[in-house]
Amino acid sequence: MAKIDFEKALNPEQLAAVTSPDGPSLVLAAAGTGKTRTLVYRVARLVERGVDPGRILLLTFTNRASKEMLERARDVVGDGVGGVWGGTFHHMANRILRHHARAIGYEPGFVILDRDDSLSLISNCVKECKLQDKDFPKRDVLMSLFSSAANTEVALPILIEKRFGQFATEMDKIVRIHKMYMERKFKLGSMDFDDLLVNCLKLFRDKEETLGRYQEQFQHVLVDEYQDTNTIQAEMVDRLAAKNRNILVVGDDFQSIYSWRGANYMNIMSFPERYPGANVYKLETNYRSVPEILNVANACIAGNPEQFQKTLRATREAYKKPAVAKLRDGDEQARYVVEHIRTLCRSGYKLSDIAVLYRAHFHAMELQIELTHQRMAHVITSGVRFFEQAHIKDVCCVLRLLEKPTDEMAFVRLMGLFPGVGEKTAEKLWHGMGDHFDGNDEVQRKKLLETVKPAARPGIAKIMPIFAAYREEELQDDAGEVIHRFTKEFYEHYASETFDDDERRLDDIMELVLYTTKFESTERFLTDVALLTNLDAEIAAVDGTDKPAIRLSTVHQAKGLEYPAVIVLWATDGMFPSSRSMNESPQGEAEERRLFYVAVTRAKDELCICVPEVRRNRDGSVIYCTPSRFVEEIPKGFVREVRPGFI
DNA sequence: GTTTCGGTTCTTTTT
DNA sequence: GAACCGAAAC
Repeated sequence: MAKIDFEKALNPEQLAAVTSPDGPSLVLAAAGTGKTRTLVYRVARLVERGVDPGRILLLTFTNRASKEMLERARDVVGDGVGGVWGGTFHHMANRILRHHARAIGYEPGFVILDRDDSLSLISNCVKECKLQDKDFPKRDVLMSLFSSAANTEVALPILIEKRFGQFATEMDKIVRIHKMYMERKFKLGSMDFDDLLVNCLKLFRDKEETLGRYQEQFQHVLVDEYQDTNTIQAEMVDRLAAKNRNILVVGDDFQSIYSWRGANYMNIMSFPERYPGANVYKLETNYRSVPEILNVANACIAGNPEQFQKTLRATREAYKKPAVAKLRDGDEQARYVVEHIRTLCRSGYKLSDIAVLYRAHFHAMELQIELTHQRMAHVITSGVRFFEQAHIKDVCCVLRLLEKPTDEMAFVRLMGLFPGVGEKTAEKLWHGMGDHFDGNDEVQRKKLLETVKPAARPGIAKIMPIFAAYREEELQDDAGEVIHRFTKEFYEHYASETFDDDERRLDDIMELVLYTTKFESTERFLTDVALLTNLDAEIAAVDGTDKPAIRLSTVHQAKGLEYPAVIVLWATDGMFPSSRSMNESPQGEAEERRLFYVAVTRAKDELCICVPEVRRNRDGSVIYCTPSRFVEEIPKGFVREVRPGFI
């Protein structure tokens, strides 16, 4: 392997960070300054210096980021990087907990509850306590309270008192539900997303010898997007690195946009104090955007004076000022965006060079309709994740049950698919079967068929052979075949009667079948799938088959990405910044401003910010919108105003 | 007692 | 579009 020429590949700022000596290092990397490149070359550097790749831990915020970094590192140093532990915090926690579940009282086969599972479990608790009055907090609210408590390590009553005073009167009941939810989860042998982190940290705190083993294993710990770590994640990393102290974290406090999930950018601000003598590097040379875009970015972040001040230094040549388009309403905005995209394409941009970003999914509603109408190819990184869609979860139930006969949630969901069976009937069936259903057991299969209502019997009879075949035909490690049979025998018909878009859903299922081939076992498939998001699946599943299309995405999901042309929708007060987050916490505005900064800094050449004047309600009434304060803050000379004047 | 269906309401951000 | 509610249907 040729020696890597670090001096040639990196600028002096990046080179300093990449060649940082052992010990703690903090890299403050502003947007577009080659943060990923720096991490990639840091990994390459370590491997080149003879560090065993299996002893490097690279923690990232998304699976996508992890995949990208490891691929790029492979291009630089070769296949040696294969052994690097890379992934999200949740992934690492999952992987570790599968080995040590017993040490903290769980079975290694624990199930991961996704958002829907957690919500329905909470609903059950609320119903059982007969607390579903109108003024009792809804399950979504309860879940975010519980999640907040878990991720910030604040006891629920204190959290309610301090940050959710509006629920103070219901405090005791909320605490009761919470306790019940925790017990239920545990009894089901399951963990929600937060439990993965909480329990992994618990393991590190309580089991010294286990922690010691991982401290020994991970000679070097690298963390990406460090500004978005929460208290638990920061402590996990601190503990892992406590022995070798070879920790390098990369982040940008300007891009901290996850505080609502417990992220605390004090983690990055206080890093130098927690690690005295840490080397601190700043990356401020921006390679991504034209100077006009950087002017706008610098101007808008200046509204947050309390942050670490950094200035983006441009390297690209002057091009043209970003546009602010004043539109009448959402419909005109949609037509204008389509028109603008056509113009961009005429001047040489491809559809895949263009991204439309917005604060919340529903902001893109009119545009979605218009794009479909105009037959313009577009991809939405949608709000519903691939693996959380009803049809995907439905077909996975069979596998869940086969792998874990005590998975009550899977059983109830599966039975609910058959006519005449709802939640109550399914639960009764479950208890009747002795709180477990082993599809490999012929006696159990017969019993189920006999107890079930006549209406459901033919359907269930059709799928029983699949359960039987699991062991008999050795389908244990062929998740795809099980799903395929289930679909052919039953789900195809069910879908055609239940959904009006059944064809699309069946296509999804076929894609899922293909996707299962990536996993060596059904167990691995099921546990990994729970931690995959849409984006990750999309990229992993259909590599290469993507047609050129415009990308529609929330700003959150566009984090870490860049596009030659970016269009921002609904830059009006109340929409972006979102009135909700402005009301929710005093720091709301600062975080919204950082979010706006993230949106602006995704653009390389072309940036267009849309500002509609009115919002229409369903009933036809209109709300007048003030342009976003973030747009008003930009000095007038930095942008050019456009008024398309459609009819 | 349950399920199903039709009407109504409101949409933040995600591992 | 999906979650919730109430009323009809089984």
